[in-house]
Order: sequence, then C-alpha cells, then structure tokens
Amino acid sequence: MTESVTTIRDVARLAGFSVASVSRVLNGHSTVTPATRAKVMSAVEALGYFPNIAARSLSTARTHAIGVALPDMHGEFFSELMRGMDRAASDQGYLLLLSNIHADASIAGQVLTAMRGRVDGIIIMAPQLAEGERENALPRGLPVVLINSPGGQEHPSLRIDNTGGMTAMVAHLLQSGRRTIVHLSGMLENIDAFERQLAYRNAMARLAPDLPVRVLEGSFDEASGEALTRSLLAEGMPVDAIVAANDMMALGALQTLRAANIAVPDRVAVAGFDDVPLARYLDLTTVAVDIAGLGARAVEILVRSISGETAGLKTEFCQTRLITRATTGGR
Amino acid sequence: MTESVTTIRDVARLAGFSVASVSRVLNGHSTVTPATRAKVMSAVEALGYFPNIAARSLSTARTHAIGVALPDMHGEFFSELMRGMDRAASDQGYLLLLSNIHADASIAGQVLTAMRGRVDGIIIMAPQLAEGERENALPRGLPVVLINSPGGQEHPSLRIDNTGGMTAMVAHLLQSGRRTIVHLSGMLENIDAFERQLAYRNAMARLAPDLPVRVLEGSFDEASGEALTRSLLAEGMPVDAIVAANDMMALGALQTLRAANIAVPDRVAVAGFDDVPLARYLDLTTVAVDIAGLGARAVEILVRSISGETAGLKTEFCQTRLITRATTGGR
DNA sequence: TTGAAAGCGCTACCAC
DNA sequence: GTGGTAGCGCTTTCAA
Repeated sequence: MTESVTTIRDVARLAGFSVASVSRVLNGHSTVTPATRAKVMSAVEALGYFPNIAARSLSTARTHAIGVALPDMHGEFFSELMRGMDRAASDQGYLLLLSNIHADASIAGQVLTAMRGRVDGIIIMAPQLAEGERENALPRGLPVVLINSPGGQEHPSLRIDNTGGMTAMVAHLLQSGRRTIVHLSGMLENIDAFERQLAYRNAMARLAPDLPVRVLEGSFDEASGEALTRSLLAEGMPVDAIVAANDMMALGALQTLRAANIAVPDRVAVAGFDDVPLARYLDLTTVAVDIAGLGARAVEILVRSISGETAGLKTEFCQTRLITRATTGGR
Repeated sequence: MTESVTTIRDVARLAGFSVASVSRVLNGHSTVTPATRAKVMSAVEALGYFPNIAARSLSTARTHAIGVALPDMHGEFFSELMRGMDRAASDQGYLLLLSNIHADASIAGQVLTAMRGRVDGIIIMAPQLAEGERENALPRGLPVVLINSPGGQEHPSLRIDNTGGMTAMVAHLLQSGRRTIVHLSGMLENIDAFERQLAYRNAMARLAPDLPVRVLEGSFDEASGEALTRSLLAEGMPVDAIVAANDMMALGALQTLRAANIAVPDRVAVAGFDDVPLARYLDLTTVAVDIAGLGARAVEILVRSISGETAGLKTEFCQTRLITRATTGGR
C-alpha cells in the first residue's frame, strides 16, 4: 500500500523545522515560538496534513475512544441513551465505539475483546449478564462504567432509580383509591424488572399492608402485556389497577382491555414505566427517566476515570419522575 | 506509562520462535508448520496475549472500523438502523464508530475529520446537508456510502423506495373506492418528503388521471398534520382520503378528525408512512420500511468498497411494504 | 518453513 | 526553544 499520504515529516521539511517541533505545535505544547508555530501551521495548511491516529495511539497508548456495549435494545430508550453519550463524548473529545452484546456471555466476551486496544474505557449495560460472566468478559485493566447492571463493587455504576419511581407510582394509585393493584413484571433475571417488582412489593407492604399483592411475571414487551392481561380477564379481572414494568407492557394491557370493553381508567387503571413517546400519545400514566442524562453521566464518569481520577466506585441513581395521565385518572 | 502488557515479542520468546512466525500464526498465514502453530498458540494462551490494535493498524493501514455519521434522530428509526448496521458489521468483523452530525455543516466537518484514521470507511446519512457541503466535509480518499442523502454520483447511495411505497398506497386507496385523495406532505426540501409527494402526483396521474390532485405542504410532525386537516375541515372536508407523508402527520389528522366527529374510515380514509409502533396501535394503514435491512445493506456495500471492489456507484432502493389496516378499511 | 530487520507515523525524552 | 532519535508493537519483505 504505497498510499503517499503526507506525514509529519513532510510538514517538518516544508516548515523548515524538525518533526519534534511540528509535533509540539500540533499538540499545543507551550514551549514553541509563535513564529515557529505559525510556520508549522501554514505548512500543515498547505499540505492538508492530518495526523495518523493509529500512530499517535501507538505512541501515547490512548485512543480517545470509548467502547459502548449495549444489549439488543429497541426504540426510544436506545436512541436517548446514545444521544446523551454522544453529546458528552464529543464535548470531551471522545468518539463512541458501539457494539451490541447479546444475551450469550461468550459472544459478549468476543465483542468486548474486539474493543481492546481500540478504546480507553468501556461503558457497559448488561442487565442480562451475571456479574461473574460480565467481569470475565471484560478486558482487564480498562476503566469501566456500569449502567443498569448487577453488582457494582468493581466499577462505578449507574442505575435507574426503579425503587423511587415504582414507590411513587404505587402511592399514586393508592391515593387515587385503587385497592387491588397487580404488577405485570418483566423477566426477573433482568435487574430493572427485578427491582421494579421488589419496589412494588415493598411499597404495597409499607403503604397498604392489608391490600393484596400480586405479581405476574412476563417479559418487557407488548405481547407479554397482552397475554398477562388476558389471563386476568379470564379470571374475571379481579383488579382495579395494573402497573406494568414498562410502557410496552402497559400498552399491551391497554389494548387487551379496550378489546374487552373494560373502561380505563374507570374500571381499571393502567400505568407503565419509562415514558416512551407512545405513552404521551396514549395518555398513559408512567414514570419518566432521564435516559440521555444517564448516558451523558456515564461518559463523564468514565472519562474522569480514564484521566486517572480513581474517585469513587459508588453507585449513582438516575432520578425518576412520576407522570400522571389519563389512564390512572378519575374513578 | 510502563504498563508492561505482553507483546508479540514475549510470545515469540516463550514459544521459541521469531516475532515473524508469531505474527504469521496470528494472522492465519498458511506457511507455518502445525507444530509451530501449536507452540505459538500455547504461548499466546499462557501469556494471555492480545495483539495491540493500534500497532496493527499502523502497520496495515486498516482499522476494521466503520464510521457512522447520522443526524440527530429519535426513536425507532435510529435504533433499527443501528441494529442492522451492527449486525452486518459484526458479521464482517467490523466495529462501528458512531457520531451524530448536527445540521451545522462545519460541525459535521469536525466530526467527520475526527474519524480520519480511525475508520476504513464512512456511512453517512445527511438529508439536511447539501451535496456540496457534505462532500466538502467528508475526508478524501475514504470509501463512503450514502443513506437517504442528496446526490449520489460520487458514492454508492441507499434510499428508501418512497416511490414504490407511495404508489402502492395510492393504488390501494383508489381500489378501495376513494376518489378525492389529498396528500399532506412534509417540507419539500427534505428529500423523502419531496419524493413521496412526487410519487403521489405521478401515481394519481397514471392510475386516475381524471381525479383531482391536491398537495398540502407541512412538516413531518403531528402538529402539522393537525393544522392541515383543520384547514380541510374549514373547507367542509371535501375529500374522502388523506395520505400523510409520515405516520406522525397521519396521527395529527386522525386526532383532528376524531375531534370533529368525522368517521374514519367510513367518511375519510387516513394513511401514513413509516410504520412506527404507534401506527400499529392506532390501526393506521401505512408503508413499512425495512430500516434494519437498509443499515445492514449499507455496511455490506461499504465493506465491499473497502475491500477494493469498485463495483457500482449506483443508487439502491430499500423496499417498502404496504400495510393496510383499519383507517383505510371498509367504506 | 523460519528469522532478521526495515519500516508504519507519531510522541517524548534528552541534549544542545 | 529546538533537534535528534529511540521506541510504541506489529506486519511484511527478503534471505537463509
């Protein structure tokens, strides 16, 4: 490959200085005469020179890239998270190297391995991976920030405040007079699903110890919400409120109820979690999460960690906000 | 930074061979004795060696990464596109380097510049950037694939088959007996909006030359759909079908019609474009686009181009599929 | 089949 | 301040 691209040497030659000086100018070192700087820069300009990143990385052992490993996600959650990360990363002069990690731990390992040497740190969201599997798959010696993942003793960790959100939701339902509140949960291996479910139980136990507690386990999608709601229907719908573990499940519930001509919210209240755009259109009561903010924060922490600040390995919680809409409205 | 990571030299020493042989083994060159290979591999194993990517890149002038530059996108479209790209990229042994490019051309230039040397090629979607601006911002000498972007003489280009989708839609409406079909278009500077609008006109002219043609220009959002529909309402709703340029506009139309107590689809049929999740929920007739497939295809073409196949600079169209639902149902 | 060595382009240390 | 230069870790001729 004799791609004769201009190198730092060409610039040095044209400017009449050494490569060392050119390098200094390019990296903003202060020990350079303004005159030198000017000459070098004009040579750079004239040649249309651009530094070779790989060479620089080899020299500095820095890539200025951040690896982002996420599960197979859909829709708004994914795009919001990426938006937040991208914004923070550009601000800090980092690029994002993205890859999906599927449920399979060994594949996740391959993906993470492929990032070795390409990134200065990794942000990983692996709610489906056990702590041990994850730690095993992660390249050693690279700063890591966890998002919504189990464990968190080894790395800084960001989590959605599922407990706060779900507690507020249960309180809201109770306050609006609901007595038989059922929770449609996601798969409980998923940490968010687990926490929301736990928070539901705890909130019920604390706020309304005499009322029945019931959890129907499903998965984080619309079809699951439909199926679980149909099963309630088969029982004669012995509840007056359905709190789903996320908005998609709530959507499934709404559809099933509508098809069965059960009035929402008059007969049954329905609530979700996440506040996807859909929720607003459907006037669905839900819990909003600042996903973009969470992504940005993850980048911030990681960059700090890359820069050597071994500050704290503590877990931070991304605040949530109860949004009450029509589906839990009147009664 | 004396991070004493094991290098190829350590492996060579332990295996009792030269670095050249280790390199050959690692790169699967055939001219190595099985015995040699075995010894090298066990040394690799023993040391937990992993090649330094930057060094390899410097040597080979290959990064095995693809740059992806997208506008600030929301929701399903973004995540689907990324999913498709990620899948294809992993399959081909590439990683994705992602960055948003905002409307500002100079910022877009910076982003693209930052990718130089980090990627072997770029996939760019810049419907908002003029062809000249884009070409100016793009690093020279790097393979590029365009998605939904103006121009396309310089690079292979992928586009949504707006024409096919809209034509099928118009045909469907005509077949179901609609006679006065109005099109709510997006801003016609947007290439998709323009094409859909043009396809509507052409399809009407070809399939029903005697029927009236009418385009109301708006923008790709719900509020615009509402506003345009209200203006039709003010005229006494002189149409029996509304084809919006996307689902959000159709949603706006639906809401306005519902508020005005105009029966859908009995009195007026409504259709959208994109098949966002909302469309399914609202039972909205629309045109589905295989976004993930489009992303995967873009990667395929780019990788081929990186590999030196200077095949065709032609534009490919991502197929669409008419999805008929209740909003254009009976009559 | 294997090894020695010349780069790849850049940074940073050490002299001057 | 500036220049020379030794690596950074790898791939790939060219010889043996």
